[in-house]
Amino acid sequence: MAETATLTAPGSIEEFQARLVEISDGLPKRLLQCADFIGLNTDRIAVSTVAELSAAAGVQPSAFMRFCQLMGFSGFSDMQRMFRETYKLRWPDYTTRLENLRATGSDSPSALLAEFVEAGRASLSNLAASLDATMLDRAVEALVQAPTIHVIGLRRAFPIASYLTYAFEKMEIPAMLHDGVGNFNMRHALRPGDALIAITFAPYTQDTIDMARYASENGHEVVALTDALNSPLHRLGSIALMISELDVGAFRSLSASLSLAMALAVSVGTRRAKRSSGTGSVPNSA
Amino acid sequence: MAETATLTAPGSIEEFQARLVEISDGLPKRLLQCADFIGLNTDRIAVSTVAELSAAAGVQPSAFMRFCQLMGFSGFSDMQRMFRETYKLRWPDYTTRLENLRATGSDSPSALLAEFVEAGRASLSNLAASLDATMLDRAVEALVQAPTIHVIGLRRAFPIASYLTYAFEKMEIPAMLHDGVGNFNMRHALRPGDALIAITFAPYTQDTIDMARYASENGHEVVALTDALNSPLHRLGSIALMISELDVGAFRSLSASLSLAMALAVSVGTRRAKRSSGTGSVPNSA
DNA sequence: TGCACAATGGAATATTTTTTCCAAATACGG
DNA sequence: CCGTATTTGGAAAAAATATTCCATTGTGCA
Repeated sequence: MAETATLTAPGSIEEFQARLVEISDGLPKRLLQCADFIGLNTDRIAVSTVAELSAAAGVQPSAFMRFCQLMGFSGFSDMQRMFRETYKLRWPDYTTRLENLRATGSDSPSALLAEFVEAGRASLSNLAASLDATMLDRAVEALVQAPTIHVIGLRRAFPIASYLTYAFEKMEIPAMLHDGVGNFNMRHALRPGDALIAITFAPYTQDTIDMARYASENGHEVVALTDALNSPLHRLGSIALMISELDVGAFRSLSASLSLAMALAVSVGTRRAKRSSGTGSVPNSA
Repeated sequence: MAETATLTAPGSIEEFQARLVEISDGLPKRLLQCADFIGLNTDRIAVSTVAELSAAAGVQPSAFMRFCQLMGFSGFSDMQRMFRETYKLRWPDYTTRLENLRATGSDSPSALLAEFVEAGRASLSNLAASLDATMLDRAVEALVQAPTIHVIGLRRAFPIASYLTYAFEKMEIPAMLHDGVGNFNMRHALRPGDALIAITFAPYTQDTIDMARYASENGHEVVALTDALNSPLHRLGSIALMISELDVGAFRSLSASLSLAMALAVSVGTRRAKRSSGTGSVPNSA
């Protein structure tokens, strides 16, 4: 056995990869099989057993064991632990940090600000890591077709709805914000072909759900910005974009929701501009 | 125990979530703890042991076991198997995902989303690093004193103004949003002692500036959320909170502004609740 | 208050998974 | 072609993990 005794086991995926190339040189056949297989299937380590991995690599468990030790770990469990931990750090870490911030007790404005900042950052990371790109494409597609885009989002979803509407107006896209001024119900403004963007988070606002249902039942495309699988908007056969946003006390950071909303709006704007003969209507500064 | 024996175990994460809400109704304490914890930490199932999960949920392993069976699985291993199988799809971490989103073509919806996410994160980091804590304290102090808090923010600042107003309403703080409905100018609603929060970013909205000047000249405290030292709001002797927010194309990520606004609102809420005899009006969930 | 039933905790057991060990196979230099 | 050193396979031991079982606690109802 090549005596490249390493004192320190890799502590991160980067270090792991580095060590992998480092040892891959002049390895006996079976060990090389392990190295090659793991190089291509690093992600499976966290969720597999030695038996599974060694079988998939075409070697005996004991050979795989030796491979782990060559990598600098005490054994397979040791190696797996590293992968499981880095995996878990992804999202829970933020929750922990938030808890720590909270634990430091102070309700000073600066401390609160730190909490909101942290919640926002976490929500954005999570959005990037979890959003279904296909759904987003479908949503854009549906909205590009619509003569007029209707937007509804009340209470805490209202900032998102209003910013969306602002963006559409900026891009000269026909849009209508159903804000409930004067308690008029403007559902009949939905003309054939029009689409609706409905935004609501738990606890869901009844008026928004009603509007979405009405639109759906009358054959309009409904794009839903919502927070969970059990959201009522899901059951309407709408194109649902899910956002799990952290909150601080009673208030939700809207960072992720707004980012998604803006990406949606600008995408729709770009596509529509392209469609209509190329007279761009996407402003470059405002 | 409710005897909702399910013949089929969930075969996908969607089905799993659906079943989770389905059974969550009227569950005994410990089982509910499990359900709640898993609802929030579904992603950990694939890489944890029963011991770890049950400890994190604050229950005994055996209780967790019963939970798995309630979910329709034969046991924990059975449940874990499902998650491990679907695991590969969720592997990429935040950075990788972001790169992937970006790589899919520069004006694709996903690429745009990636840009908004990054702009948001950068803005938040910047805010945390650069905000003047003393100013924030002064702003809170000024607002705590005011009988009624008036809020104005038009066009792209409107989402912030409306979320602020929503927050004040939630916390039962007298507040008024000057949203310009019907083009009424409600400046005379400012009563002695009232304070104004004025929000505007370059290019500054004239109506907002006018309102701020009026308030200032009539002896009201003005808290300004704005973007630069040369903002017209600065010259009014207002308490200015500066936020430099990045934008994507024509649209500004509002993440930092909203976080600051919320920190401000909640701080004011907390302080007012304390002042008024301790009958807290800061909701803990909404 | 006492009874019946559901829920719970914790230890005992069963199962799976990891790890070690050694004999057999293979490669390599003389 | 032989002897030595290295690598390999497989099975047996050790450890970790899941699962079951049952005594105890709690709860709702008469």
